[in-house]
Amino acid sequence: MRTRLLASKPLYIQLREKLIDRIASGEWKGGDAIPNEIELARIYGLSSGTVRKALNWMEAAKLLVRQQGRGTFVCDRSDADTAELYVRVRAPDGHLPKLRCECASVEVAPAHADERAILDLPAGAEVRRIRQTYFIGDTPLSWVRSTVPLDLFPLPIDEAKEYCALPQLAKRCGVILGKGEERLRFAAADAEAAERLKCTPGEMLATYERRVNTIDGRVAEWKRGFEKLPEGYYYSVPLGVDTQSLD
Amino acid sequence: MRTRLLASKPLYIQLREKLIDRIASGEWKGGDAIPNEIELARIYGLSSGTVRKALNWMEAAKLLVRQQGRGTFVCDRSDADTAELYVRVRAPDGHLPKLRCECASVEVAPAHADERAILDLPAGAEVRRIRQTYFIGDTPLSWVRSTVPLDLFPLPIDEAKEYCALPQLAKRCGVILGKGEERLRFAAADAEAAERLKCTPGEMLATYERRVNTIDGRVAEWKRGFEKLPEGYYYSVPLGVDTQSLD
DNA sequence: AAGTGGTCTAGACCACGAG
DNA sequence: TCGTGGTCTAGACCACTTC
Repeated sequence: MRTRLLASKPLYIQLREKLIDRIASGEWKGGDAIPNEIELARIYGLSSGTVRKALNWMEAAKLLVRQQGRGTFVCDRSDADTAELYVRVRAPDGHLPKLRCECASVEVAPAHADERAILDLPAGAEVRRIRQTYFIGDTPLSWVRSTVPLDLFPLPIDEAKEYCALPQLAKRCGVILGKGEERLRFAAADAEAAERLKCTPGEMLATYERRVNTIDGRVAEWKRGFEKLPEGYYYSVPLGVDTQSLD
Repeated sequence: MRTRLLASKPLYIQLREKLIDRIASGEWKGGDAIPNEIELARIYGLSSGTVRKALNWMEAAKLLVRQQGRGTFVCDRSDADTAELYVRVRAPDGHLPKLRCECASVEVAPAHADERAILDLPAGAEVRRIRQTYFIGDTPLSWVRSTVPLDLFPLPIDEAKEYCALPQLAKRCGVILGKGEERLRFAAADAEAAERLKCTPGEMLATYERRVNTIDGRVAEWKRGFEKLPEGYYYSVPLGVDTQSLD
């Protein structure tokens, strides 16, 4: 009967966008149980099959966890499991190292041409630029410059300094992160990197350029810098297709 | 009616395993159209919903491509699109570079203790060990040692020399590759690597250790070696969850 | 026992591609 | 026009968790 596909998008996509909004807005927080399938179907006037399709997608996207017999729960998008997806450095034991961050500078300014191109921003858009050093304990790990669109993360500068890790910042600002890419290579440290990372200028370090998108396809962050891995640390790079997470 | 879940596995998993077998065995080759949903449902005595669930999983796993109005087609698991998933090196233009391989040695032998542990093999199992150099044009890129379980890839040594890239070898032997992990770091070149890669011993190079599983969870390859990226080349590391491939 | 998600069915109808 | 996959429905029944 009711097949008003006139809104052009499939109903299961419209539904998941509504549910994502309810998570992004903070109405549903990490750990909360959401209404069951039948209830959601009644609320939104859909069949349970359509609801299920939306929920399964959100589970694969790590926005929800479903447990037979218990219910459907919202994932905390700033916990270690999520952060792990956006930081590839691993300690010798295979775990994500505990990182500490020192913010060297924060500024808000109109985006440069390169920033507008990479972040896909219109002329006149503003960005926030942060320079920061990450530490493992007291050992400097990396020295990076990060640029984010101000409209996605509209925080006062003082508060922005507090959020060094992107997943935390995104949670604070109601942004859901999606896919990203990190381009990793080796290069000689420049003078500034050498000073920050306590090494000699010209020493070969890892260097990366990273872009992370929001779940709806905007570019949320452009970050680049040098990284000096401690002995035994490595980058964990996934290969192939992860078919475990798809049933 | 017919709910013999007694075989313990859900029907859609049983079905996809049967379909994967028909691809792995070579019955269905890359580019072939497979029977449509309704036909598969009739053949296997299932509802079309169950068939669809199996096919959608296989599409997400990049075993099939489905096109509305045309049909369902088998992916070539040795083409560039697939190889891209198992090699992270990219040329400055963002594309997978064309690699050439020279095989330095091949041997078949009982697995050492470390190989049995990593490849998850029983005592007495045999492996094939290959040492090879990869080139981009005439420039040496990497020097690696690879170990594979012989029972997965039972080729005579002469033929084994011909298959340097894992996706090609897997296709030849009816093995479907799944997920893997590459551990990447920097280290000083040892004497052998320096000779093969035409650099000085002690020079800092990338070094990696890579494991790739089959789609049903066996370990298909353990590979490790040194890599010297040409200027402008980089490693492309995926971040976050790819939600594009899930509808 | 009650409530949840997981599996499976048997359809209807729509959108797309090819002849 | 026909055949394909894509969307959506309205159930039945099973497996698991909790009380």
